Amino acid sequence: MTTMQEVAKLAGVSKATVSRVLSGKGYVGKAARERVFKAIEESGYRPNLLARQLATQQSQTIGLVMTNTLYNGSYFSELLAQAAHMAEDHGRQLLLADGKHSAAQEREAIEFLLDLRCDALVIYPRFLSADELDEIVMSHRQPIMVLNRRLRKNVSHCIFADHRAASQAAVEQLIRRGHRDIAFITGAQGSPTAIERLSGYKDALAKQAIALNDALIVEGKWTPESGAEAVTQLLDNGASFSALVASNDNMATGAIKRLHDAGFALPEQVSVIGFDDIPVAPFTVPSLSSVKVPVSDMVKDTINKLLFMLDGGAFNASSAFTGELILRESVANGPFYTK
Amino acid sequence: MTTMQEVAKLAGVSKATVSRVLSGKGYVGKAARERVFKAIEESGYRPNLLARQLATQQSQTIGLVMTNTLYNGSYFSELLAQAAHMAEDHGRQLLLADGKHSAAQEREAIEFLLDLRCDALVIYPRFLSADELDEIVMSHRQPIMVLNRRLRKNVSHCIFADHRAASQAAVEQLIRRGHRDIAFITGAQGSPTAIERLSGYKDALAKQAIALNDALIVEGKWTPESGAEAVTQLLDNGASFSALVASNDNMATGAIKRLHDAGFALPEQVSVIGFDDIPVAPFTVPSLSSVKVPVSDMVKDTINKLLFMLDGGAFNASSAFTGELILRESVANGPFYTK
DNA sequence: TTGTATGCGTTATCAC
DNA sequence: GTGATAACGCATACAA
Repeated sequence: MTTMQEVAKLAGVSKATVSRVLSGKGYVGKAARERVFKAIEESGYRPNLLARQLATQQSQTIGLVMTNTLYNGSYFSELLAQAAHMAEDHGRQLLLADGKHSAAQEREAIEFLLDLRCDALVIYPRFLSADELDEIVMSHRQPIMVLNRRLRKNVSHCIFADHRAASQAAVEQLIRRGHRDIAFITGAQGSPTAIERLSGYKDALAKQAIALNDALIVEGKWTPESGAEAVTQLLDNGASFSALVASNDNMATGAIKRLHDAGFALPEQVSVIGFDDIPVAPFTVPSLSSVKVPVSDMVKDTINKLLFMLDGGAFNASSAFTGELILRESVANGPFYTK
Repeated sequence: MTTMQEVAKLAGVSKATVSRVLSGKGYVGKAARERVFKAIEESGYRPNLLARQLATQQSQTIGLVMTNTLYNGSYFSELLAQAAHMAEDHGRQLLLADGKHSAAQEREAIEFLLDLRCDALVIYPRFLSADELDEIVMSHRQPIMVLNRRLRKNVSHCIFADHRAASQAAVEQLIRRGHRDIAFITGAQGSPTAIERLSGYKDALAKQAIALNDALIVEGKWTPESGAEAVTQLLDNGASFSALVASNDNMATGAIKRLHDAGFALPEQVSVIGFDDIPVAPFTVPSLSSVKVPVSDMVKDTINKLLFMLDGGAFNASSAFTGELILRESVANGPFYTK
């Protein structure tokens, strides 16, 4: 690789001058500038970003940590696309690191990006606890924002959706329509989001004084297959229900398929609500209602905060986003989107 | 940030010794080693990867360039997850850069990763031509693999699916079943993959001596909405067809919805084939047949080649992958997967 | 076994 | 305007 030194020699100037024409800072004569450009052209010179970042102490880079188990589906696509757009708009590059399958590996990914001296970090955690994340946020000088997790200490460094409230609202919607026997398919075990959505379900029942029936709650794994399997389990157990809430649209899709195959009329006999609002749903399962998490807006807000912090700003409050309840089969409710 | 120098002072040794215990290379006494570890612990030292990479001239990093317009859907998820897994298995980090929306920006993203001194690159091109890519592959010492594009000169540096052959096979399948009037929805304009799939369609018709009817070909944009719109257009034009091939499953999904709403019985009145095999399809549109591109295997092969090259190996031949034709509504064909 | 010195490719602070 | 030269933080050949 041709270096700045070689370009300098070729142009008959010093490294310093080459550096000046490249950065545009400092005075440099026209003659010299042109010779440098010519030398760069001829040599096919490319700056070494490692050296530059080492010298300048900044990388113009934003890191994103996310577990590859979350790579599936439109949720991730939307998040990543939005993050990339934001970075692009501000002349920065987005660096993605894989959080893999454990808290230790998630921490490694974070440290990797930090060791690479990213200017700022976005963490979409899957394994690390709020306390561990709090500790990480505090022990680093780089601005760090945590997505989809409620921090205890650094409340201004996180942006999360209130999955619990959204879930509760969805279930209450069903109750208001007269449903009493509402089945629930949870997300994968250990997922904080899964826990929150289940809690919202329980909240709604409790609030409306409907007894909790454990036989109506069955565990899923976020996939369509597991959704179908969950319905099979419910039916095998002889459970009876007029409504079903699945913790995401993929599972809801699988569940609807199984219900349909079992001879149920949808949504007349069973109302189904999911979460995420996947793009194909309106075309494939029109009977499915869905609670959408405004992930794009969350990411936008997240990165804006980071950029603001990089400029020396500071925040005091955190934001909570609530999903927009989308009811396709009838009149849609007014979106209750909180920020 | 605490540096290696400070750790050295804390441990009462020289930088070199600290470096040795960290890298595990070279001799170092037990006493010194322990003091260094203690110093690292106490100071919370973290190595500066920029400095390390600059010194060692290698980053243990694999770059991936992809346009964010491709971020949507399961195809990208699968690709990225597989790439991340591969990188993980070989102790390397995957760095993703956004190719954005033009050839110039795609080139910028590539140069960014190169300037960052990634050890190797995977490019999933969207805008750059085969010739431009050939030139890029040749003018850099880092091993570069191009996915989903047929290079002319560096045939051993690309892995692609034969979209054209797969498309042709799918259409021939329909013809064999007696279909003569086969409608086709293309992908977004300018997409090489879209062009290939359309060519395969034409190939099949030509081979079976069926006249090409332009009224049966309508342009889509890869989305479910555009698929539905395409069907509307076909129906409005009074086109009559017993089979429909959409250039991806998303469009097929939208198309099926529209056909269903228009009163067609599926798949009895209209057989529909798509591409990609999206995960929810078997649950939502069981009447849809699909041609799957084995993107996971392609990525695996791609990265394996890169790793081999990093070890000084060389290849002479390129690989072509053909999608596996999945026919869900009846007996599945044997997979014809070529490598 | 350990320390010294030099290089990696930039940027930036000085003099000139 | 321009050119030495000192950082930046680490690795490593060579001495000791």
